[in-house]
Order: sequence, then structure tokens, then C-alpha cells
Amino acid sequence: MATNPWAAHPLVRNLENVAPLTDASKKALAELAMQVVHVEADREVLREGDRATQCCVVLEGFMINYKVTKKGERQILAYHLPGDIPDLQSLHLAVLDSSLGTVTPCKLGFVPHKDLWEICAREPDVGRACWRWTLIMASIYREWVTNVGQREAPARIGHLLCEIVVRMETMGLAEGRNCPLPLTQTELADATGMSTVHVNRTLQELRNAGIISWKDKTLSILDWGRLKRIGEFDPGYLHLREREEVA
Amino acid sequence: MATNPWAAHPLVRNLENVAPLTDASKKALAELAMQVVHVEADREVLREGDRATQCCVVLEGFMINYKVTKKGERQILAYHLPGDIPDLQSLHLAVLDSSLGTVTPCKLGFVPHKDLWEICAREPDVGRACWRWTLIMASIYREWVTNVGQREAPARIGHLLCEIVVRMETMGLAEGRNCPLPLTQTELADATGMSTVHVNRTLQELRNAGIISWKDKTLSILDWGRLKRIGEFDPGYLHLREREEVA
DNA sequence: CGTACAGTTGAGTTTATTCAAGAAGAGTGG
DNA sequence: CCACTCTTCTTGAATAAACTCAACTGTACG
Repeated sequence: MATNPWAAHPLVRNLENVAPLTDASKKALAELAMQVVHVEADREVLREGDRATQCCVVLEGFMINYKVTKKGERQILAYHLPGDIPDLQSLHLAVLDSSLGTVTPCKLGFVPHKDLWEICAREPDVGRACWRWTLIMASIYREWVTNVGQREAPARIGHLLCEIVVRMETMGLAEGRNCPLPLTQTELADATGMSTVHVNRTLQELRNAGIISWKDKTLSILDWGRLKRIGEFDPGYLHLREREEVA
Repeated sequence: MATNPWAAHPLVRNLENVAPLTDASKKALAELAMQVVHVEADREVLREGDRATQCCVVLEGFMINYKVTKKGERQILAYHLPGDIPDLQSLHLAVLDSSLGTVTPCKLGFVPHKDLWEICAREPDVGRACWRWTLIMASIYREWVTNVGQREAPARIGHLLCEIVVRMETMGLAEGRNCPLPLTQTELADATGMSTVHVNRTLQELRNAGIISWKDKTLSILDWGRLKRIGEFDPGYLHLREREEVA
């Protein structure tokens, strides 16, 4: 399978991680017609309230899903890596309930809903993978509610860092415990519901304890065991290794 | 449609709110074979880590979905009303990432995954409604992340109360702005990530301001406009009125 | 009448926030 | 290469929000 040319396509690679796909499905996914657009860093791509008729596939770069409160505070809801379809739910929920933006410069592919409906109907395993992917996202949201609702600062930051590293590794974007982390402390703050000042001080604690290092947009986990413990991180909610166990 | 005998079935009623169903689908849903079980209040029905081979339909009563942290704190992730299938995601994610429990005494119906797969394959509109329902739940989680992450105490409580009232009304369980609320302040605290003491004081603020009253397990919204404003509540994320607009 | 649980209150403490200012980089144009 | 700007990161100090602890009230129920 890995020798197939389609396997290199980020979308194929991502959905294959979610559920097994037939060769026909992989081919069809890789050959989906996309309108490719390059977007610079820190741009809003879709806004809460917009009505979608197409989906956005991340081909290169790092995106975020977020809401803005009445008081102007931003809550980041998810990070999206290449291969993700951040607005896949718009297939069924046409009106967006959150916004989508770039963190780094991104290469995006837009696919009409119609084409996605067709491929889901023609290749049932693609439909299954898509549904399953949205369910995994829901599971991640549940974990985030818990993170923000119950854990204190070091655990919140620790948990988030663990999640990012694991997801990066799954997509082959991280080696060992080193991983690109093109985020600002402000973005970490908006994801964990903390002030930037507090994030800064919490990161210093983790650094001074020799648990992480983070410079030049690269995060290194120096003591994975301790970070996991501090962040109460158990990767079960990512549902990574259940593929073969499900019908 | 409302005159059909199946329309009274809570499951039919709920899924019909989510997406349009054919008469054949409604009949099939209402006739699903269920193992009916009565469970008393405050019981754990499914535990995080369990492996599911069936789904749980709420027929009567009030359930919660929750996680317990290493430190023993509980985070409530969702409230479930009659007609809900709180663990519908287990169709694709066999290992549960959160627990399920009763708040009030409940009547539950258990349906094997196999039967649900069959009905989804046979009646595509049921499959669509199920997927859409899980996506609406994901949208609610996104709103909760924002609620817990960004809003301060009065807004958190206000927002949660607004959501519960609206969802109750949608299921025909609330009249006007009065609504059964069989929760303790502790359960409100575990849903909003606050201490019970702080919930208590925040509720008193809302009561003293003449915005709500809450006694005998019944919540009354005395000033809906003000509660909405305090809670920054915009029901768009519940995706209630998009049915006809989606393919 | 006693027990259990939910709700309430007060006081002290902790955690995190806000505000403000300075240091360190990265990128730009002269 | 330097000066300039912009953003990010860092630090200190005052403030505010929320938590913990502990006691006490009320109510339901056997």
C-alpha cells in the first residue's frame, strides 16, 4: 500500500489513519478535483455564520478552528494538520458555528460538497472514515472541555503539548519527541483559556524543571513520562489503535 | 405525520428534530427491538474504557456523560434527554472515552450495534440523521469549550441554563420559560468547571436580580432577554432550524 | 427522631488576571 | 550593515476571581 502513489496524498494518509481504505477509495480520494489556494499566515478563511457549499482540505500548513466571544476573546477549539478537513461537518451542518483560520502560511484545497457526497456514496469505506473522523474530533472536544474545566495551569499546558506531539507523530510530522510547534504563547493561551502571562510562567516552570524545551518553533519533550503525568495524558481519547477492532 | 403512532416514540421524535425521516424510517425506528432496563438515580451505566457492542437509548429520565480526572474531579460533558442516544459514537468508536450515568431514575433501551448498522444501511435518511446528530453534539462540545474556557461565572451559568431550556423546549419537555431541572448545584458545578460554593453564589446573584427562579426542581426564566445577554447565548450552535436547508 | 443530602454562609487562601513596562528576535528598507 | 518597527516573550506588582475549609440550616425520608 505504501508504495501506491496515492498514499503520499495528505488526505489519503490522514483518512487511512482513521479507518482502512480500499485501493479504489484511495485512488478516488487522491484524484478529487480541488481548487487549490495559498493563504498567508494569520488569516481568517471561514467565519462563524458563513454557509458552506464546499469543504476545505489542509494540504500544507497549520490551521485553527476558533470562536470569538462577545467580549472579543478568542477560544481556540482545535488545531488542524495537513490531511485534515476542518469543516467536514459542514456536509450536514451548512451554517458554520465556528471560524477557521491559518496559523502558518497554508496550501488549501477546496472540494464541493457534491463531490464529497458522491465519493461517500460510491465508496462506503470513505463515508465510514469521514464519519469516524468527525467522531474522533468530538472525542477531542470532550477531552478539551475536561482540560479547560478541571485541570490547573501546568496540567492544561502539559496535556495540550502531549496531544499535539502525538497527533504530529501520527501524521509523520514529528521525530522522536521533537516536533514543530509553530504557535505563539498567545495561541496556547487561547486554547487553554489562560492569560498569556500565565502561560508564559507555566512554560517557564516546565522548562526549568527540565521537562520540555521550546525554541525556534520546535518543541522537544525532554521527559515524556513526567509531562504525561503532569498533563494527566492518556491517549485513549484519540482512538488511534482501534481500527482493526471495529466492524 | 404527527398522527402516526410511531411519532410518539422518543427516539423518532428526537431524530425527526435532527433531520427529516420517511414514514418507513419512523416505523423501523419505533419497532427497533430494545432491551428495556430501569435504572435508579445517580448510577453509572457505562464506564470510560468499556467496549460497547450496543447503544443506549434514553426513553425516560435525565442522563449525563462525564469524565473523571486523576484527582477525582468530575467533568460533565453533556446532558441527555429522552430520545437521545448518548453513546451513538460507539458505533464507530468501540472503546468509550467517557462515562455515562443517570441523574434521575431512567428507563433505558439497549439496541445492538448490528441492528443500528442494518437500519442505517436500509434507510439512508436514518444514517444521515444519526451522523448529523453526532455532529450537533460535537458543535455543543465546541460551545462548551468556549463557555468553560472564556466566560466568567455568571455567563457560564447563564449560558448553560439557556441551552437546557431551549433543548427541553425542542423536545416538548418545557412550557414557556418554565422547565424541569432535576439537577443539583454540584452537577451544575461539574458542568461549568466551578466549585459548588461559587455556583451557589452565582445563582443567588441571578435570583436576586430577578432573572431566574429555581425551586422544586423547576427552573423559571423570569427575564429571558437578560439571561441571554448575560450568558452570551446564541442558539445557532444547536443547528435547530437548518433541516430544510440541507441536502 | 435521626440520618443524609442539598443548599447556604463566612473567612482566609490560592490561583490567575490585569496593567504596565522592558528585553529579545525577526523582518524591512535605507 | 544598521536603524526601525513589529511582534513575541518576559518580568514585576497590584488586583480580582474563584477555591477551600468548615460550619450551619433546611428539607426529605425512613
